[in-house]
Amino acid sequence: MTNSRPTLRDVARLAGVSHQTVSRVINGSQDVLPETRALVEAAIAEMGYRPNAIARSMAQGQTHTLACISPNLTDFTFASVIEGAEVEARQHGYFMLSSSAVDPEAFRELVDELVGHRRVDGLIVINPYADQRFEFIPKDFPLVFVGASAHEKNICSVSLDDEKVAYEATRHLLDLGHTSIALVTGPMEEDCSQDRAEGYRRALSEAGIAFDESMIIEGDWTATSGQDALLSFIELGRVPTAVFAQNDRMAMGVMSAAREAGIKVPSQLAVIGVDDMPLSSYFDPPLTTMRQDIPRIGREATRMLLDMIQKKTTNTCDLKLNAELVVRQSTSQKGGD
Amino acid sequence: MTNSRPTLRDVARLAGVSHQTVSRVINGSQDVLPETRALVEAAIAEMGYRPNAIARSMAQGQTHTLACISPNLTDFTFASVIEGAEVEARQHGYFMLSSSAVDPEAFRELVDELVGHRRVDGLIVINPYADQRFEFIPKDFPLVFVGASAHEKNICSVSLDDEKVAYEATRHLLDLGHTSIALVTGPMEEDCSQDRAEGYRRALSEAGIAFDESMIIEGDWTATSGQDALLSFIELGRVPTAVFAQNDRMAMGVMSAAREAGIKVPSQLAVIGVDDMPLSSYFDPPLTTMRQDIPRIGREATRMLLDMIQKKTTNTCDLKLNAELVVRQSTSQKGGD
DNA sequence: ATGAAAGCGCTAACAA
DNA sequence: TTGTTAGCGCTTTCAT
Repeated sequence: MTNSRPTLRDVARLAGVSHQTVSRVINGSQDVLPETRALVEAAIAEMGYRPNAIARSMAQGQTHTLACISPNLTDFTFASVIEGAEVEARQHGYFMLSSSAVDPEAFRELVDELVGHRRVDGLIVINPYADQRFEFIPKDFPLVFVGASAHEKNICSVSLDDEKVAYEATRHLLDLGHTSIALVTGPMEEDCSQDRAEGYRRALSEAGIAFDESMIIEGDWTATSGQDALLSFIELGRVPTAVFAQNDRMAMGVMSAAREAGIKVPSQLAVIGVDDMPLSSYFDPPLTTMRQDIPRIGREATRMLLDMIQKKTTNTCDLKLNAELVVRQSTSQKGGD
Repeated sequence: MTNSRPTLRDVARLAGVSHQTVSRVINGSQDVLPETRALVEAAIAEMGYRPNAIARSMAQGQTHTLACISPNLTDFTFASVIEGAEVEARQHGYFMLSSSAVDPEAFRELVDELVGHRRVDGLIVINPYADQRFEFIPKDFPLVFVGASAHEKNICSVSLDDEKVAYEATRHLLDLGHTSIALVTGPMEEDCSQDRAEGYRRALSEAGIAFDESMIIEGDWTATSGQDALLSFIELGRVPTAVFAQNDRMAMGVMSAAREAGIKVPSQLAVIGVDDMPLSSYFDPPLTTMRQDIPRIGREATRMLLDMIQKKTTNTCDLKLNAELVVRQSTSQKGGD
């Protein structure tokens, strides 16, 4: 009948001490005589004892688990955030439960299971304003937003400084002499699409270029939507000399459509994206883009969350990270400048 | 003092029944009078009671959580497996804890935390033979491998039928009349690279083509390694007329290098990959590839794992999925054939 | 159909 | 420094 795993008490019995002493040993308490400790450790080793994390969670009232909810787990941007967040969590002894919620209803259920049932100690929500899911976001629970700063002013967030990044991307095209610059956005219900559009507008306006609403086409982050966007411009007979796509995948779609239409990039059409995903330098031509450090976004989010959980700090903060212009041949014949 | 959450007993008290009856209600037991049930449900609603998942795990001795360990979470292939696995798990009321382990030591620690400390009920390991990590894989624990079938013959697995897929990819090139076909592999310590090389060899041998070791170059799945591979062939002055790259990213690298070297794809060099990742149809030229249903791999793995956990079945099984040839312009001028 | 008793494996608080 | 006594919030017997 030695089939079930040994418990704290089994170890205590073997070592001839109280179970509490064993608890002290496994928790690294100083109040244990070296000889007692040795005795206990020997018993632990002999029985192959491993503490039960669930029982510990139960007694402590905390799970040492965090959750990260994302629209999906495969999108390179999301996956990078999650990986960064997971690594940081593990470094602090926490686990990360990452889940995808495709729509508000799935999100609601997930939050109920995770937060309502006390399965986790804190929550990271990627793209909280992607749809109506923000209605189901728990207040009064350790929470960090990723990808958009909170509308309510007591929730922490980490995101790209979208307005600034878009401004700089547009600025790059302006500096190259372009005046006919189109914009392909992400879904406009997402804050980051709005903010990037804002940066684009500011750059144009500062350059004294009249703003033309028809130069903006809404995409959905996919390459296909980028392709469609350029096709629309072609159909309308209003092909710009430059395109700022709000992410690299759409930029790739734009370039692909240009190729099929016989439009040369960059000589007839300059293209810039955002992200610098791993394949961007292998596009044809290699893509100029605003490189962001996405894993860092995840790391910072986890750090904030653990701060809230452990130090009980409630300092609201909205961290905005920058991106770096990486010039490649999609905006420059030589790839230099 | 109404600050802490209500428990089962609080609800019981309010409803005027025993806590056990409340337990029966939240667990959907039939042995409760409708009127009693109504009473209890009213109390639950009034107090906003939600059962505590940790306490439940504690009492039941199971966590309703699975883990998936992958070399990383960002690689499109891995992320797709994880997403498929996570969705399937949730459909069965389980959660998925996905973690990355970059090396065997990290893997060992992770397994100890997850399995040793009983944090999860079952484990999925992606690419178990990526390095020496297989030494630390727990026996006698619900376990499924993804990406390679188990060397020991009592572990379940789900993977692509690598040998067959590679055979078919090579076959496609042969059918186009190629006889000088190079192979760019993944890391050769991974089973899937070996198996894909095997399928390549079989196709060549069946076609009566002498096998030439120098036509095989080992890559590491990155686009850069595909690029380097083609550059090597060029340097050696032995440029093939076709390349089978063991994944799409390396195929992209090959095409990128070809472009820079002035080698036309597909007229001077045909290229085929494996995966059909979202961007493959936007490559220049669009990439011919063996499309696999990666999320399904994750779903099947989870299903197997839950079978082992719930039905206690121990039927070993190695599920091998097929891939589908998708012909695009990287092997065919017209994209038709 | 309902309730009472016991315990899951641990930590917390207090006592010795 | 060590042990004792109580739980954490639930499920699982076993009575009734």
